[in-house]
Amino acid sequence: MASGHDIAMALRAAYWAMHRRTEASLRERGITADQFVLLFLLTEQDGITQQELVRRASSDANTIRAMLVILEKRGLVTRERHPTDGRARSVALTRKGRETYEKLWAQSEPLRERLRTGFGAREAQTLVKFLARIVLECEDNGRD
Amino acid sequence: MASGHDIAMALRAAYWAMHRRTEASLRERGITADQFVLLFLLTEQDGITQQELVRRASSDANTIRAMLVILEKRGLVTRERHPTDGRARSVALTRKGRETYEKLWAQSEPLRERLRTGFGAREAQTLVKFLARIVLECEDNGRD
DNA sequence: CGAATCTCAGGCGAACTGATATGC
DNA sequence: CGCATATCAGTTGGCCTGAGATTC
Repeated sequence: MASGHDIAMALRAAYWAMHRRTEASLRERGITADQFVLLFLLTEQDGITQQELVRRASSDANTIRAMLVILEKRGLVTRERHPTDGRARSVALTRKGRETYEKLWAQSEPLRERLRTGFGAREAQTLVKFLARIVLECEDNGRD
Repeated sequence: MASGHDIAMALRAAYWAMHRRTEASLRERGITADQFVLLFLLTEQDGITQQELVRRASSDANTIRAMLVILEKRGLVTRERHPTDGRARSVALTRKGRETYEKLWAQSEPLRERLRTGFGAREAQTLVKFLARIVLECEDNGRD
């Protein structure tokens, strides 16, 4: 019988196993798994604000900014002032950023392949649904 | 349709949501979620070696050592030489460590309760099984 | 000898707190 | 004004590499 604690430990183990694997597959290009997530989010929607990246990456403003500064120094992203909102920054991939992303994506394909084939189509959907439920349960929709 | 990438992103979001929630519930006692995991593992089996903790916590020797040094300084654990293997350290909870652990456990009960009630018994079991499968898929049982 | 366990030095990405500037 | 977005300064815990000591 699986308790809340079992779920927590299993989730922790799974996340770190995946994280290490991802880092290993990206390491040679000097990009971390988390930076890769940012690059991915930018391929989904370019010219997004930092704040929006914070939300989509499940992170916080300071962390995202620091990461973007690193990526900017490497010439992978640009951070221009938002055209209509002077407070915001509009983040976009550079050409180099997009190329790097595509190489990284290809490099990490074997891992995604493993995850995909490890689960049937229905299982994968169930898993993603369950994980989303965990997010809901852990967010501040109630107390403690 | 859930791709390998969807699983990865969902896993990431779920882990961090849970991690933040856990940290929040333990913060007032100055113990982190990862330190709590170590304390838990020690309640499961006392007098365990550091190496064994490394395995069970899905971490590495340097990290575990550093964490144990912190816990030792706070008087929560002891690290004695292993009786039969001079290389190893035998780690155990102190009385204070056990008491602290129990308070932390109680403090984080609402979160486990949420996780438990968020899933039916069968669902919880399926989830844990799926997560374990991810660990298998990500470990070095093949290459990249 | 090689292998396992732990220790030490050091670096780093990421998460966090708290304060501040600026524009909505 | 309050609120949102971003910035800056600084701290921290955890992960990692690489080296070395000790013991099996």
